[in-house]
Amino acid sequence: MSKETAIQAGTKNAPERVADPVERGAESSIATVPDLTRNAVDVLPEGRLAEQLKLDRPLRVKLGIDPTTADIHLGHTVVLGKLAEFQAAGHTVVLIVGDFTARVGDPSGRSASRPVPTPEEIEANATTYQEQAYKILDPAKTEVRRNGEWLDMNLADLLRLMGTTTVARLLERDDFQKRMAENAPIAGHELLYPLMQGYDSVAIDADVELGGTDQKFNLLFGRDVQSAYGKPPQSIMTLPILVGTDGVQKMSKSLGNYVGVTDPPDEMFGKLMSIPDEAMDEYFRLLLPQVEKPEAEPVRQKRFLAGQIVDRFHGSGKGREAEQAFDKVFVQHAVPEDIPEVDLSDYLSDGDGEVHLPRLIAGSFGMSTSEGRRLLAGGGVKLDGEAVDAHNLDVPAEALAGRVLQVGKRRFARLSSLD
RNA sequence: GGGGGAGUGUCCGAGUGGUUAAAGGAGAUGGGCUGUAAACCCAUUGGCUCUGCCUACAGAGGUUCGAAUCCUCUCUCCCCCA
Repeated sequence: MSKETAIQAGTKNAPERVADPVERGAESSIATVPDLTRNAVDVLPEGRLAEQLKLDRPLRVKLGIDPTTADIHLGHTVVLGKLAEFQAAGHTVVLIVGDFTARVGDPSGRSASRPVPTPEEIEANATTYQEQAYKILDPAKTEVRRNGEWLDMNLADLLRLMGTTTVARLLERDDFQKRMAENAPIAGHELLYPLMQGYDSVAIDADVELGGTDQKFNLLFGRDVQSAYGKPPQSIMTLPILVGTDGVQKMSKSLGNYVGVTDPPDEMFGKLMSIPDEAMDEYFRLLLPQVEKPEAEPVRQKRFLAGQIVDRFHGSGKGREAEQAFDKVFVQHAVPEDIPEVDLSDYLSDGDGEVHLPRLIAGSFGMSTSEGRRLLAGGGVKLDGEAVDAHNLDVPAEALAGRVLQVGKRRFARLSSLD
């Protein structure tokens, strides 16, 4: 989306935003305060949000996202879900796509500067990100803006922005304190991050800004920036950071412990089944606020959780299907329905009509032949469910044609028949 | 501008001339057990045409029979002083 269309989209939506709360009436807005703060960790300053909700106008509720990765995962949906609640209460969500802030990289929770994505990556990510966010948000009540619109400023404007604070204030944040203690580098431009994010709030007249608990500093900092520009400071709300499927670290793509909202149903179900029992309560509370955790044995509860979440992102009934597919593979140890087919002829050694198994495994599952060899030696490779004898690395193609090659519990490939 | 310190495999981290593809740990993967949970046990964890070969300790040269370990230059990072 270009700058122009982004602005138009916002303008076009304006009448709907205004109409909603008028119909709802002031009392209902006040009544929604406890709901809106549910699961929140910090709602600051104390009592400010309640006052704002009495204003009887749609609040402009901001969320900034940096398109540094393409996919939204369940961790992001905690905050997005909260935004959706604001929308349901008649407020406007302003989604800031941080095409400019992505060039800096949010220092929050980072022990090192992060690599800067290329403009092309940022652009591609921004597009998919927005699409995926609409799985949760109501597009009609969402205003999407790129912060490059206003952050691509001249030096005079930047100097004014920087003059609104002090270096000491910028260094106060925990992340920087830690890095300094560890003698880790802090890049100069990282200092600017909170200023840039704060200026976003100035530019879009934010009333409320949401974020994860790791965003607390940035969110509060935005209030000061707004004040410096003569705007009423926003209130802030932080929400818990969802733990990843390992149950230990926060969910993140780079840690590989995430469940993407666009993950196929079977995969989503499987990943959710692998979370530790201790993480279940949190998953129920943060991801399915409207659903009761059933009284049952842990496996049942987890199956229910996984099914509900699949339903939420793929449509009602998909959770049940995913559960059936799951049972088929992991309980009945059957071969799943859709598995990739591998063309055996690609692996025929010249002349003798034999196939070098390590190479076949490597090619079929994207690993090195050495790794394939090791798996073979470790008894992790099966053909039609039977463990493969590791002594014969070269096997006649006829012995493989049409059979199902399996590595571990969950990687399958169907071998083509010979023509 | 001056002085000091550091760059080792996915990550952390030993190793200061000779069985070092590189201790140990984490993570990951495979096997056992199981609820694709946890815990626990075992194995593997650079690549390959694999009883061997190749490539590796920031990069490039050099010394040596032999270097991650010594020397030179380069790059990157951190700290202190100014």
